[in-house]
Amino acid sequence: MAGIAEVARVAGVSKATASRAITGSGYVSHATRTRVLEAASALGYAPSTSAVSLATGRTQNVGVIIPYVDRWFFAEVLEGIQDSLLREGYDLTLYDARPGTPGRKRVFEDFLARKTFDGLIAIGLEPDDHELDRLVAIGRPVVSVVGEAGPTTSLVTLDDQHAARRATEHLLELGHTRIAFLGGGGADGAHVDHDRLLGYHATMREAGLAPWHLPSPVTLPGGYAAAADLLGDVRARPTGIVGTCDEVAIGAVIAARRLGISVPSSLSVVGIDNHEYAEMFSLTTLEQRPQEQGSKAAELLLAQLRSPGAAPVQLHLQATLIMRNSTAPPLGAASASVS
Amino acid sequence: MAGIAEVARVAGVSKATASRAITGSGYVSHATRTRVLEAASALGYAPSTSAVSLATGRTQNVGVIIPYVDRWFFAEVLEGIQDSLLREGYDLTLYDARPGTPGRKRVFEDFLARKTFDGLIAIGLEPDDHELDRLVAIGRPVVSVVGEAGPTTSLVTLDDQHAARRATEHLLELGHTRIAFLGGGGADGAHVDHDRLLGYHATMREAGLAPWHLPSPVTLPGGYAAAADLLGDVRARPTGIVGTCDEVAIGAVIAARRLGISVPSSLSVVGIDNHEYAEMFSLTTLEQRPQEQGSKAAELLLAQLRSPGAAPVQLHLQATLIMRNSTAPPLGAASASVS
DNA sequence: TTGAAAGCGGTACCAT
DNA sequence: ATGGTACCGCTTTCAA
Repeated sequence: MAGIAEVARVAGVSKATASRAITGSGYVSHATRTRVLEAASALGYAPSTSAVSLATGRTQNVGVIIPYVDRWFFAEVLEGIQDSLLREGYDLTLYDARPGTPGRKRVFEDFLARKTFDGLIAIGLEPDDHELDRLVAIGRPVVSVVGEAGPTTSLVTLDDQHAARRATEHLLELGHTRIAFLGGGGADGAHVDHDRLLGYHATMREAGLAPWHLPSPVTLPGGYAAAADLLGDVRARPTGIVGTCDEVAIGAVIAARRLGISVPSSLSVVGIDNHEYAEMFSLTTLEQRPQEQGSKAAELLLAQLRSPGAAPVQLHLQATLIMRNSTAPPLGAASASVS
Repeated sequence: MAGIAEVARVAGVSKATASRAITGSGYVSHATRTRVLEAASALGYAPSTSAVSLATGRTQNVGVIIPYVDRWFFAEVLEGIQDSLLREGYDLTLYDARPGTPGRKRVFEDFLARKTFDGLIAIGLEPDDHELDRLVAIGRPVVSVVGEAGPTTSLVTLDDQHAARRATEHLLELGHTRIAFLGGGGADGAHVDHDRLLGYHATMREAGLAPWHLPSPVTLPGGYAAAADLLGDVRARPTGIVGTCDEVAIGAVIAARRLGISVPSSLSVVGIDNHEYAEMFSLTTLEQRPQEQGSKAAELLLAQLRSPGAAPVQLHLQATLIMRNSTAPPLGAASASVS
């Protein structure tokens, strides 16, 4: 309840001086500064954010647009963002924008227009043209996590093609030739899965091998069902599977076990993510660190807020291979090594 | 950029009238109202939230304090909250308060004091006394999801004892007598797991059976490891397991399968949650609907904001049994039925 | 039914 | 180094 006027009165100075002392801007003698600060803490003074925003034009708040909070990757990125923002004293406003929901429409039509934030972070948004227009129209800096580079926005993303390429190469190096790619290709065709599929295709083509793509929902049960289907036919079975993400890959591992196919001796499976369950399933995978991506995105945004002129930054991260025990040379192959 | 003054000018009225027309409060003739509204939409007018907040004292914003966003239950509750708030035009500010982190301290010391919200929702917070003080000191309505009832705050929670009781009873009714409880009891001793353990204990005691509690981290890998331990000893093995939550229960199912113990014929497993993976593992479970809990919490809070005098509400939800295929009578038992 | 003007709680410019 | 004061953009009495 105590306002800055009260603080000023108690400290025996003017509002102006009190403001300077508290915000730390402008000249204030050491003596008065401490006097003001003491008065403030004695009164339990906390500046009204709306008054500050109104006067300064800054909200000390960052908006985060996210399609799902209940998926591993998104939740991890969000944690990373939150962590960085908290450290810098920024609030975080969450906008849930699940594709195809009325809520998403409202976010773009109503909520963003309020501009209750100094900048935005969009996680795996994949906006359509109209949504993109709205986003740009806001006139606030935007950082994307996952996706394509725009000319005006910064970006933090995994190099998805590269990750899929490395996963595929890993199986090739072990001597596999019958390698299937599990995931994506659905109607919602996420950009991520598209890129990973591309990386797989290119790598297979370069190795002179036939690509073998099985669409699957990008979830653990989805991977399980798709893999169960795939592995059901005893004779036409791959010896290696690249999962578009760890959840799909783990689904495949579980399906294989249920069918009595032992991993890795009869079937190799590699994923992308390093999901929290990966270790438990001894899953070989290409690690990406979503929390770090989130932190990085927040830092890029805050930097942008500090120096508005600065050019946008595009960060392409490379996944690193973590070898566990879900991949091995195919049965009956001398252990091969391709440079 | 366009302010209400601009809108008023274009519509040929005063700021006051424009404000009335836009907010829908006070008398405005139908003719002028439409004129103002047209001017507003023509100019793409959006009211400045900081100005509105400063003038009205309301922020149209709800703060959500959450210890983890990357756990299923919490993420689901958050989705539910977001959904309800969005519908009512409220923003949602997220405060991450992972136990034992410096961030949590900052949330309680600095961020909450800013009062950038009209009310708070705390999900599974389990605040210590000091934190509770701070929470109350804010002077804004609070709704808790999960946990204990305070005299001043509303609450939405599952009846955890009851859920565990029902899970245990289910196994008893099938004829099991050697029933272990998996989960909780760790150092972080969450209230939830404590209550569920209590419900299990009481039910076993009433049935004249020896309780058998195995501590375990409340995660899928945690349940897996604990169950692997438990089931390793062939002779002293339970015929039924109650998991403190589905992730733990699913971990147990996976561990059993790996050990060649077939579920449900040699081992019954029941969980609590109805987690998104439950169906894939045919897990019998006691369903709670976290999204609905979140929506409900948001509605309670908004109701409280509308009528500040109203008494707090305590909602205790009952989980309902979903029978799948992870539970069956124990080997060699005539199918029993207890009324 | 409408308009004028006084705040809401700060910040920042301009003097002193 | 400090104080006076005009805003920031909107809501809300009070008078007309």
